[in-house]
Amino acid sequence: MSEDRTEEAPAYRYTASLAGEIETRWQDTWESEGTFHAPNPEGSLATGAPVPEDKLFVQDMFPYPSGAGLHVGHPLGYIGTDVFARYHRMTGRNVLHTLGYDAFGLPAEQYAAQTGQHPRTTTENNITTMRRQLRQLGLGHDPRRSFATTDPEYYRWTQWIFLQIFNSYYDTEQDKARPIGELIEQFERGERLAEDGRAWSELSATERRALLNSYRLVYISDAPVNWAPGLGTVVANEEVTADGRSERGNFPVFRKNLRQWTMRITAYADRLIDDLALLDWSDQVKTMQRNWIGRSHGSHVRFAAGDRTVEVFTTRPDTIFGTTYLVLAPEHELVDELVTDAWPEGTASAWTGGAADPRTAVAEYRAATARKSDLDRQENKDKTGVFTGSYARNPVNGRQLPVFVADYVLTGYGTGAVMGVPGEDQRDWDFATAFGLEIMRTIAPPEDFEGEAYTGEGPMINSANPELGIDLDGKPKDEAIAEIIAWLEANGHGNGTVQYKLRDWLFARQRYWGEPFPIVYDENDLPVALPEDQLPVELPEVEEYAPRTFDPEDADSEPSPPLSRATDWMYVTLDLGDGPKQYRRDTNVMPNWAGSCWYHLRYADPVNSEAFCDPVNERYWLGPRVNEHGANDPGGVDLYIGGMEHAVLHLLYARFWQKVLYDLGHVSAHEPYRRLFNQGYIQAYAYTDSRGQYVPADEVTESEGKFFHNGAEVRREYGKMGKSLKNVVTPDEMCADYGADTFRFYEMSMGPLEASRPWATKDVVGAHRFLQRLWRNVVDEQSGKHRVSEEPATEEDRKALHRAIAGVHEDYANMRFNTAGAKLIELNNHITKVYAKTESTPRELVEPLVLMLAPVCPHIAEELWSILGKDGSLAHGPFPAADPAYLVDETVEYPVQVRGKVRSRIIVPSEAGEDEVRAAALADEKIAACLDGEPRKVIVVPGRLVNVVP
RNA sequence: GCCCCAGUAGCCCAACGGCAGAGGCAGGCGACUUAAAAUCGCCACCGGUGCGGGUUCGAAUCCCGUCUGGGGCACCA
Repeated sequence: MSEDRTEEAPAYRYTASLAGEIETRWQDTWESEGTFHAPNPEGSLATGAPVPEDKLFVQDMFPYPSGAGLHVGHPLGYIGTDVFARYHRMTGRNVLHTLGYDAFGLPAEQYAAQTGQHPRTTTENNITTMRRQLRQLGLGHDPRRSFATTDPEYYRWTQWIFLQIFNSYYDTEQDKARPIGELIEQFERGERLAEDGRAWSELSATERRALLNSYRLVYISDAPVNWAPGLGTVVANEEVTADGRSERGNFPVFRKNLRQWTMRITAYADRLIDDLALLDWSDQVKTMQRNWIGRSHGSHVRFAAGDRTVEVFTTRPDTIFGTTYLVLAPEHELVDELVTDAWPEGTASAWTGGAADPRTAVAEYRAATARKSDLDRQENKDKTGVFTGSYARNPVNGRQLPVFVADYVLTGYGTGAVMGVPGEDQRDWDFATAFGLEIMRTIAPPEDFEGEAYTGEGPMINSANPELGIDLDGKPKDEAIAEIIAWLEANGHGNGTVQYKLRDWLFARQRYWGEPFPIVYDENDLPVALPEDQLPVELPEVEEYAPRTFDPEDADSEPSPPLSRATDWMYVTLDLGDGPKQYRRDTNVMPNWAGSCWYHLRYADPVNSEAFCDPVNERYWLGPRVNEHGANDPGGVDLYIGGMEHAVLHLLYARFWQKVLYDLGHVSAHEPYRRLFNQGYIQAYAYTDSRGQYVPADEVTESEGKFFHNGAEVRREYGKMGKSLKNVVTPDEMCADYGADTFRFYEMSMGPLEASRPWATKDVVGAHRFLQRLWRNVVDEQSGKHRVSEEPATEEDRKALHRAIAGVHEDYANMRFNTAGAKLIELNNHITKVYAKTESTPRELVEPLVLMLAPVCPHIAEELWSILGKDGSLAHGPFPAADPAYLVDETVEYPVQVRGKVRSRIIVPSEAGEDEVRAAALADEKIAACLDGEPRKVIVVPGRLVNVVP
């Protein structure tokens, strides 16, 4: 397509090579002029002049600088935000738009482990490549605000935020995080006691520290975590797929008790759910977050089992009369205490697991469960379990309930124990059926109900015990739940409660390429926060970048982080207030998500060395704006664009950190992203031959609906773009063949930004032809001078122009870039039709067209603007305004329908009233012909149509 | 199994409940050319909006059911 017929083409035809020349030149100009520098109200990015009150903060999701380079799908969102940002900048707003790099992570480390090249080198090379690829697209970013999470000046503040979290606790009374110092004061004043009831003054210094550590928002716990031996690190719950493997690398994951940093995100569970209501996000993402947090209201119920008590969690305490057994998770701590030495008389053989006594049966069952991977537990939903030999007593009816151990009860949720209510829970029904347990209904199903467990609504039955003063019979569900909870609480058998699926966030990784913890350990092995002036804690040089990895199935292996082998770095002598002492550094690094939790804040104040973000700058760019967004505005980035894949992880973590910083008074916004927009993906066709091998997609030809490669038919599939699928198209190719403006226009015109669609290189030429025609309407291809006259445009021209202006305005503002593009083509087609064959085009048509084109195709627009004799850039406007006088016509054509079908058309003056329109319609001969006397009804929609009902 | 989203011309896609077609690709005809490509101009095909019902004067649009495709969740008591 990059045609070598330059000798024939006129010297100033808009070809790919001319586009390339124009584009490079304007990119250089923008850079040297600082065209996209957005002033801050405070600090070194302030200009001294007051900043406009009207601002816009647009942000793209942080890219990871991959070594593979970009394909045409990657910049879709970046171009979308750029068009939006440029449009608003032209209307006079102060627009913050930039792009940084989320550069810590596994690929650079794995590459380092293979080649010995330092991850920093790999990362920096990749960033350089990506910057070059993006620069040629002409994105209007403020380069001063770009950074990488791997910059020590950036992760210094990531560590600083970690320390803020470390030095806080969650006050459940005030429902906010507070500085740990305020907790100390409460202990000192005696307002709080240690868990064992001792006063602060009775505790040793070490005990005091341990006590405080148990309150911190980030704490070290010795709890079951997800250990992936094949990856050599632990991972967060969120990073484990449904089939029990690591999202990264797809390795098996095992539960293992390890000492690990954990963030108390669960303290924020309610606020993270409730504040979703304040956000302009899609319901889909909100629902995913709600489901992930998984709040369910229910109650704890305590069942006496001998001298022990089994506490269960249930969302259906109303069904308690239907309980016929209890189940504990295999890992439950009470199992050892409840298991008996011999089977009770008459124990069914199905309950024994074939063992001679309960102790053996439980031990064997537990061992079998431990051997099962999560995948096995997942796939095999047959109910298994064994009887412990013990019975518990149902407090509402005194019934004896056999206590089982079964792996369908999960240890991490609720109390790890459930009451078996087969009548109203299908899982319990399945278990009861498998073990021959009694099934009793306590809710009457409808007469025609043919299922097993009945989980629907209905009147309660079999649920009264007059002696205890309980009578739920006949009552609806909500009433029954409220009543039984009140009874349980009054009688000490339980209490209403709320459960969450969300668990605390495992925050340490045994890797190299991540942020080190700003923590050292003293001789008591207790963590000590480093003072702020010792930040950043930089990564040491090491011999081996990779952690030790193990056989992916070796569940008994232990993590061995790379930093633990940097012994010179690990042991330090510091004076932290009580004289020089030796300390040991923490050898974990933070997970990948840390850096992306707060980058929006750093964008707002990127070079501040005194603070992570000056409060004045934070308030200006991110603060709540009640006047624009209403009284409940939480603040945050005005528009955040990215893919759906971060719906839970990144967006939940970032919201959590934002709320902590808000509670501690560091920021004025309590949500990071006011508006979230999920873009679609550009996908591509791939082709396989008869052996199932991929063939290069650009060599495939189509004929009569079939596809051929070298004469042989190939099979088409639809999906991702990727090297292995041999269907990658790069922005570099598109820029070389057509220019960046053509590429940008095409990407935006393919469809709405939120839709996924297939890439079609052959369609790109349409966008190129449009720009070529437009160029020719403005520029003489022979001389390169403009061919614009000062002659006035016609009435008809002006109508076309102002209709376009009005439509394009609205389309840009609502991110309908595809229809904005269509309207520009339409206007240009009109101009071409009227003026292409004449000497010149009226300036009053050309200038607005060029300005309206600028957000999508900024380089050609700048060039045309300058050829038209304008000084400077059009990046800051003006943007044309539509004159309403040209939006109305003198006459209107009304289609006239009879019974909803168009039968005729009439033309009436646009100011004609309904009656006149009606009369004109009925007078039309074609309509009169359809009518048999007076019509029953005539509907006149002003400006639209007439519908006659005979 | 459950929950979202989407189905309009050969393809990508437009249409406040009001004329199904804005725009692009592909296609046809013509101009330029020795010719082809590229460029330019013109043209229109064909679909009654996945399917079946309903509401309405009027439905691509709203409601119910159903099919297909894409995404998410999945023993969470």
